[in-house]
Amino acid sequence: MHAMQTLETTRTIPAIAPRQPAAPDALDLLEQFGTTVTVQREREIHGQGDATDYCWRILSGCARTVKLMEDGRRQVAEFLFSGELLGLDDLGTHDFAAEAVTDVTLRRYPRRMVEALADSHPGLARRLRAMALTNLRNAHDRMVMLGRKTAVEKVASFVLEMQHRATAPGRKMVEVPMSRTDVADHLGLTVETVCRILAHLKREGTVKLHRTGIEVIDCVALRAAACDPRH
Amino acid sequence: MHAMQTLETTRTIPAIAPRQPAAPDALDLLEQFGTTVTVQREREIHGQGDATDYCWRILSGCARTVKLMEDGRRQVAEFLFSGELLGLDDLGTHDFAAEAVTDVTLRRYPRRMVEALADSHPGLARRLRAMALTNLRNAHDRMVMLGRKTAVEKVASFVLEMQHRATAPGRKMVEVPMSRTDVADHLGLTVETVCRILAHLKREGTVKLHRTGIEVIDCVALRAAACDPRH
DNA sequence: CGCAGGGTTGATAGCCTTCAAGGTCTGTGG
DNA sequence: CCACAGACCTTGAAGGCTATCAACCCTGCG
Repeated sequence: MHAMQTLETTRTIPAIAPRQPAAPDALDLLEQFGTTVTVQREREIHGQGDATDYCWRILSGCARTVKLMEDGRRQVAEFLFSGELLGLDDLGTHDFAAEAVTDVTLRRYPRRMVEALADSHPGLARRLRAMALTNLRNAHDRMVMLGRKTAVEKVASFVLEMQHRATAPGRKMVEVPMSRTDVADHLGLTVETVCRILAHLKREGTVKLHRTGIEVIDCVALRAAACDPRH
Repeated sequence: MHAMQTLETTRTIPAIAPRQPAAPDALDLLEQFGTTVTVQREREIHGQGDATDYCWRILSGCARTVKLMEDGRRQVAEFLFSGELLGLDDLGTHDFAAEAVTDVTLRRYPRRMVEALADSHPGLARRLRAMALTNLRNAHDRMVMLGRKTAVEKVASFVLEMQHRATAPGRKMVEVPMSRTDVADHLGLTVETVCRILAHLKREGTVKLHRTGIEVIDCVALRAAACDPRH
């Protein structure tokens, strides 16, 4: 039931942990308690039902959070990219698994330390609450997508979302590191449907498909297909 | 764009606000700043896009949170019952509307006060974070339901959830105050499909349908139909 | 070269929606 | 009290969207 934690740990001395000269942030309080770890692609970061002993910040790569039904049906709740946080979304035990989509490097923080710091630093507590609420807002948007959008709208929305979140700076192509199966399980569709719709968007001249990603040719058409005013 | 707040306010003097002799709770800190308001059925509690000036605790009745797409498609994110909190789920502006399903009485708290108290009371901050995370967990469960369950599984899951949340103590019948349309928009189905599946469950002898609710006859069969180990 | 895994495309089936019509309940007014 | 209107609920028939099943392609790798 409980999955092993298959981490290749690269311990760094906490006191001299590398600190990016980024904008000051309540989260920086955590930095000194962080450890850098790497997880190979398709390996688990944490399992469904694991104790919430740690949380993580993604330094590079792409991860996914996954819920499995007993008969094997799968739902990918979200994809996570560089800079995003993981594992704060829960109490006691994680109610979903987190897995590496690509090789991933993570900064890992002991959960107990997070709670302790939050109690003495209202700013951090507010920041953590805000993140939970942001996640909740995203979850609501996903509910609309899963419950009320057609397959074409789902796929178009997904491409647009990836365009905003995972386009390398200065490049036109949208990075799509995850498999078609992952996309399908994220959108509540089958692999075949995702393929067919991407092929359809390609025939229409809306996108071009490459092995490592998707190039958006006609952004207006894509937005129209997505039926999503947000992007 | 911004909807009117159609509240019939019944102001009570904050200092002598009625305090239930319930278990001590970090939320009790808020009580002295609360105001009791009532909202008639089908009226708005807050609109999509409204500023998050208040949050509410439901004292009686049933409410729903709703997201609308521009073409009118609707998603009911969740139903809320007596004792549950509403309006903490957001930052700056609400990203969904909240409406009264039945006549509702609410205890309303100024949002600014909540934030201020949270900063000085770590216990309350923790409580608020925990609630956000509980909501997030529920949202994830809903994603699995919307994305990966069949219509029968969705309806059966819904009945089971209502059984756990909205059965009057000592009574066998599950209260279902919301319309079939609401249920359909919650489950990502059409009204007709919801009706047909309830009729199907009735023919199988799994439930009995009444005007004000649903009576669960064969709980085992319902659980099997729901494909949901949680209930 | 053969193999394995993911991706793509085609044919068919089925679930759910759409469209349509009738039924039931509730509140209102004569 | 009864008739009526309107909203909601229910049921039926037909169609469309997406899943399922199957085959083939492509790429990377031993």
